[in-house]
Amino acid sequence: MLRNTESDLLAYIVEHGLQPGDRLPPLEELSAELQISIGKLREQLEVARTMGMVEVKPRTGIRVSPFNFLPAVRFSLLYALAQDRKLFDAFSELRNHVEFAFFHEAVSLLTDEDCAYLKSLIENAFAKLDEHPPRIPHAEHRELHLTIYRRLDNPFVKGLLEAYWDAYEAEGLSVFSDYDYLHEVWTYHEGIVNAVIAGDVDEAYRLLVQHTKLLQKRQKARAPRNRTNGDRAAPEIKLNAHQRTAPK
Amino acid sequence: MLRNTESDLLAYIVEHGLQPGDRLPPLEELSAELQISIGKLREQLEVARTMGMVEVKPRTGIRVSPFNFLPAVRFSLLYALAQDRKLFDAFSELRNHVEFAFFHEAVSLLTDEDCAYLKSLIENAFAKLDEHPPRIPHAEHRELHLTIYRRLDNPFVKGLLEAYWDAYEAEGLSVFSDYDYLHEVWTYHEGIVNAVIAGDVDEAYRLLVQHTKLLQKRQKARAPRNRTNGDRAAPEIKLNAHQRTAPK
DNA sequence: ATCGTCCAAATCATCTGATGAATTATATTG
DNA sequence: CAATATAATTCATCAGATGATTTGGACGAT
Repeated sequence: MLRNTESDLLAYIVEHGLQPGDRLPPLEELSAELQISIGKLREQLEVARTMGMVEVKPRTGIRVSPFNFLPAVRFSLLYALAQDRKLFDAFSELRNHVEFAFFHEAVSLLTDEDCAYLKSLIENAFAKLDEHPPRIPHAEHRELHLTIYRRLDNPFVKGLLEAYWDAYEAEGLSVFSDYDYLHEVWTYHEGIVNAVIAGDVDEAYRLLVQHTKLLQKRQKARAPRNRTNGDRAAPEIKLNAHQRTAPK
Repeated sequence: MLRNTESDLLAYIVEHGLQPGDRLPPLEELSAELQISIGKLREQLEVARTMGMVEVKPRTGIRVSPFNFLPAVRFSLLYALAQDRKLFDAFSELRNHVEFAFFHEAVSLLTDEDCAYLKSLIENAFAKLDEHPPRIPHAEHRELHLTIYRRLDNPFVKGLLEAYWDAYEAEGLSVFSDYDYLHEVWTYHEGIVNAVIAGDVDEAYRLLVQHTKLLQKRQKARAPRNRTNGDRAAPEIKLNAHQRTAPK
């Protein structure tokens, strides 16, 4: 199975049936057992670590991690975006379709606690928007979406959805926004959650699709941004007429 | 952007704006320029190579590859399957939804040559099935599906779809089958392609969904298989009554 | 001139050994 | 008993030497 990867290290894990939490022998021992130098072993170790397959610390050694699709997707995605920003839209499109496709199943698995949590996120978000100056409820936005899909038993779907938000943040999209847009988005969120709680999943789905179109429209409209490497702008909301005339 | 990855090597590529085909300096030079040892550099190089971001050969050196989502997905997926076969169904579900979601767009981009190619695949497939003994048209199966999505300008979607087939083969699912099932599948394929050519994308979509259900049913029915590492069975079709009574 | 063969140079590939840093376990001391 | 100091384990990084591969060029034969 893993012959493809040519990784003696991963082959060792698989063939020994090591489970998450299990420890591997020290590198020196592994080197002797697998008949390859520590240097080569460390090359493979770096791959396994980058992919989130093992956790490695001095003294503690090398530990097998639970499977997670996210690191592989994120690594590839962030590199892709660094090379070509336009690819964000391509990934975004994939993510939207995946959200749509798994929405019904995901919602059907939500617990009462999940719903209560969703409601609290909405409250917090509106609270942030109503501050002076308003703050962007980005953490709540990410959390809301991921919470809806939390109970899905599909690591691949979850990995893709999580990677989207990491890319979103890496692109700096969580930083700039305008009040009207944010308010509208969160009104949709409120509607989605209310429909979910009311058991009207179809209505929730309808609102999800509409709210996604809102985002798509906005992303097409946004000017190509040019941020150099060290440039970390502080979060900021561009105020507009609506916010200024109704500040309270 | 790539600060996350902590890879000086990839940071070098990005910051120097290297494009696919461009060469990196030799490791010794890079080591001096980036102020890290060759050993550490090689650890990062192994990651970049595993992810398909660079191609590296003696004398030729290190070359930047065009972006490809497949290696990252495949690597993570194959490791996941080696740990837990049941995850194949999870990925399969994702792949099916992705195929559905992008079907209309993909079909709308197909050229006349693509359609002709699809028709030839179907001919070849039925020819293989009609041989004595029949052969499994697995290559045609893979090619048919991927061809439909070939014109999509979304590397992430394509990476996921391609990874599915690599996993399919790694799982050995391309090896065993029965004649009736294969014949039914290819009858669906024929219907899909004919509908596409006739311009009836909705009908094609309907058939695609139905044909996918066929596969799902079969995968649920299949007994958990136990194949050890070196076990490579030759392709084989289990003949059944239909095939035996109508061998010609 | 064109082709093929052989040789040399460039570059990656791998190993070994030495030293440093981080973390955890253990011992010590007030 | 708690806080601190010490030690042991393991990873982290580096440097250097040697081998393997691939490529490009020299050179001769046809």
